[in-house]
This record gives sequence, C-alpha cells and structure tokens, in this order.
Amino acid sequence: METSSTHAIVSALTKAIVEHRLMPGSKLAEQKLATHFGVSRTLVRQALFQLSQNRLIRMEPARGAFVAAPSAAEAKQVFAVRRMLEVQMTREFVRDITPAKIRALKTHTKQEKEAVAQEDVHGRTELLGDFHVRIAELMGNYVLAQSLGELISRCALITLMYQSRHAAQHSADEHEAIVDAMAKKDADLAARLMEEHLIFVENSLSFDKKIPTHDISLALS
Amino acid sequence: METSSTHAIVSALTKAIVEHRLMPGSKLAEQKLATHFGVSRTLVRQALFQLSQNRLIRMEPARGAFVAAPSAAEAKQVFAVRRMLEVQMTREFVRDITPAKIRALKTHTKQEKEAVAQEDVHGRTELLGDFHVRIAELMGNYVLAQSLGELISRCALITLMYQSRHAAQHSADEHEAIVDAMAKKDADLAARLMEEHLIFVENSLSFDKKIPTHDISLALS
DNA sequence: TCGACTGAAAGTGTATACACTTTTGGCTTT
DNA sequence: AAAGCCAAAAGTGTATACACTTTCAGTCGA
Repeated sequence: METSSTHAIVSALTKAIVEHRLMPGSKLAEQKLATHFGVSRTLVRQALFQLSQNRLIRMEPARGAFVAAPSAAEAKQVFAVRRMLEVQMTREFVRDITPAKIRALKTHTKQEKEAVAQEDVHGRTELLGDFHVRIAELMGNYVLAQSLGELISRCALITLMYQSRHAAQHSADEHEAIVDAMAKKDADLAARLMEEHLIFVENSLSFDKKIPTHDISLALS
Repeated sequence: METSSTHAIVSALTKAIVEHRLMPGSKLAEQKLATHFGVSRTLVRQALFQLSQNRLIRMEPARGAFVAAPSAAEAKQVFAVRRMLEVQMTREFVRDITPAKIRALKTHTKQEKEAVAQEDVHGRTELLGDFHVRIAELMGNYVLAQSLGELISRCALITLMYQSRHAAQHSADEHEAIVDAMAKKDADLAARLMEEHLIFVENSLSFDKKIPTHDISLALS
C-alpha cells in the first residue's frame, strides 16, 4: 500500500492550507479535487481522511470536507501543548548539545533572516516553523519531530502571525537569542526564552480575519 | 462524511492491537477484515489508513497492512516525548488544581487498585493508561488529551509492561503517590514522581517476546 | 534433493457505479 | 415581495469491478 499519489495530494493541500491559499471554511469538493489532480475520487478521499486526522480539515457527514477553522479555545490548547513540549525539549537539547548542532541551528537562523530580509513570505513562514522541528531532529527524536510538525501546521492554520514583516523579524530574533543561550549551555535561559517566544507567537494570534477562498483550482495551481 | 462504520472498525482493531490480541507483525488482510465486519473493502481500507497514521499498523506497497512492531529506538523516542509532555503537564495541573479534580483522580486510582486486585487485566491496562489522559482532560486541554492518548496507545503496543500483576500494582501505587503530591500542591514533587514513574514504565519494556497471532477472526471475535 | 521456473490463486490499488443526501433554483402561494 | 415547496442537479457514502502485483504450490531440470 502507501501510494505516493495520495501523499502528493496531501502535501499539496497541506501546503495550500498552511499558506492560507485555501482559507478556513472553504469547501473541498471531491470531484473538483479529483479532476484537478487527475485521479479518481478514491484517492482524493484517502487524502481528505488523512488531512482530517491532522485536523487541517473538518469532515461533516454527507456534507463534505472543509478547511478547518479552529476556535480560539483550541488554538490556546495547541499552544499550551507546544509550550509543554518545547520548553522541556530545549532543556534536553542543551544537555546533549554539540558544536555541530549549534552550527546547524545557526545556519538555520541565518536562512530565516535572509528570507525575512528578502520579504520571501512563503520561505520565511516555512523556515520559522521548521526551526522548532529542526531542534527535535537534531536530538534524533523523530517521533517528537513529527508530533511537533503536526502541531505547528495546526498553528499555522489559525495564525497569521508571520504575515507581518515585523512579527517575522521578531520571531527570527528570538530564535537567534535561543540559539545563543543554547551555545552557552544555559539550559534555564534557553528554556525560558523558548517559553517567552511561544507566548509571544500565541499572543500575535488574530481571529478576526476571514476571507474565504472558494476557488480551489486557483488556490492550488 | 465521517462514517461511524469506519470508526467502529478502527476502535475494534485498536483495542485488539493494544491488548495484544493481534500481535506485532500479524497481517491484516482487507478482504478478511471486510468479511468479518460485514462491510466492503472500501471501509476497511479507510480504517487501515487511519491506523497507519496512528502508527499502530504499517502499510507496505502492494503487500498490505501489518500490525506495527516498533523498534526499541522508536519506543525510547515515544517515551521521551511522553516525559517532556507529562512532566510539564503535571506542573501546570497543580497550578490550577481544585478539590473536585483531586477527587476525580482519587476515584480513578481507586478503580485502578480494584482492577489490579481483581486480576482484571484488560480493565487495569486501560485504566492505567487512562490515568494520564484523565489529567489532561481535567485540565480542559483536549488537544493534549488526544495527543497523549495516541502516544500511550503506541506505548501499549510495544510494551507488555502491565502484564505482570506486580508491575501493574507498582504503577497504581505510583499514580497514587502522584495524586497525593498534587493534593499537597507540591508541583515539584508531583512532577518528579511523574518523571520517575515514566522512567520506571519505560524500563519495564521488553523487546524479546514475539508470538504472532495470525488468526484475525479469533483475535477479534 | 534442491533450486529455479511457472501459472494459478490471493491480494492490493484505482476507477467506476449506484444509492442516498444535501443543495439549488425556480415556481407557487400568500 | 417574501416564504415555502418541489424537482433537478450536485455531492457524498459504500460496493463492486478490474488491472496489476505478490504469493505459493507444483513441476521441471540439474
């Protein structure tokens, strides 16, 4: 099993949703998606099921699939989980840190700054999210990396936090400060900075904008 | 969408896998499952896809689905994530604790002890896992509760930790000690006990036993 | 006797068919 | 003109069909 067609559809839709090309509430009609991707509804349905498990879409009986629009309460819960996970992760990362790992993170933050400077909105959004996943990967804990990745996707869906250049710059700076604390092997400081960073990101949530895109083909092309 | 037939199949298979009625490596043939549940392969496939996302089964292209047999490395990663999450969860739980929540947990540990005393293997396994999820639910964080639930299912798949009456008794005792520390609002102690508890459980992992059950109907009936 | 071929059986992967539900647009009625 | 109603269109839910891959038993050859 494990067809790669389905995976391609999931990836394309995930990207579109996370990048807000498909807005929360948009309907995802199976036949339209099937035609767009050149496959049958069967594969589209598999992809939609997968996305609904990741909470990126919501499926209503006999009504179809819609891009999820998480409530403020749910957003707070997701961020609370991220804080629990990432504060401890930061501590444990510092415990087994190596020069190579520090270099890897510094390379990453450098890329972030470049993306911010160049107004590369797509690139920077992805990089800023990946920073957190990257730490998990460098620890060698891929279970953690995957779980975090899902939580972060869910966050990206509900926040427009990185939309403003200013917020992105702020996040990139905080990432840099975290890496500096890590390099000094100051676990307490790094953990505290990580917590404050996540609180900052959470506070930049905005729940008021809703401009649904209904044109699936446009959003995916 | 969101058929309840599929959900019933997922639940039945999850239960069978977690309870080790279906052993790691067992093949899950679609037509056999379809016949067993009285549905078409379509619904079975949906259920299998869902289970593969939860990492309870593994799907190989054109070869089919098999009950997952996580490696020792993966098991360690899962437990590492649980520790990160639950130690912090314990702290935050104590912060907003109420008498009602303490009562709820005490009721739970009481049930655990009864199940242990009565040698109710199924009941105690479920209760011992649910203790951790219960804390998340009492915090009102259902995102956390769901994530933890998945991690715990994955643990149950790879451990036979609760199989021995002794280990179960030990876990139940540790749960009680954690609740006592929580009741005293001693967050540090509760968090430390939770960490030690998870380390104990992890250390009681056993990777040597493998007695595959291939008879699906028998395991599910 | 053992290993390599072969063809049938079993099983997976995708598409399609069809029943049933929701949606929609126009028509009637007030 | 607005609200309600009905039929057609669109869409979802499940089953089935069929092509292709893997598995396996039996046979042949060394």
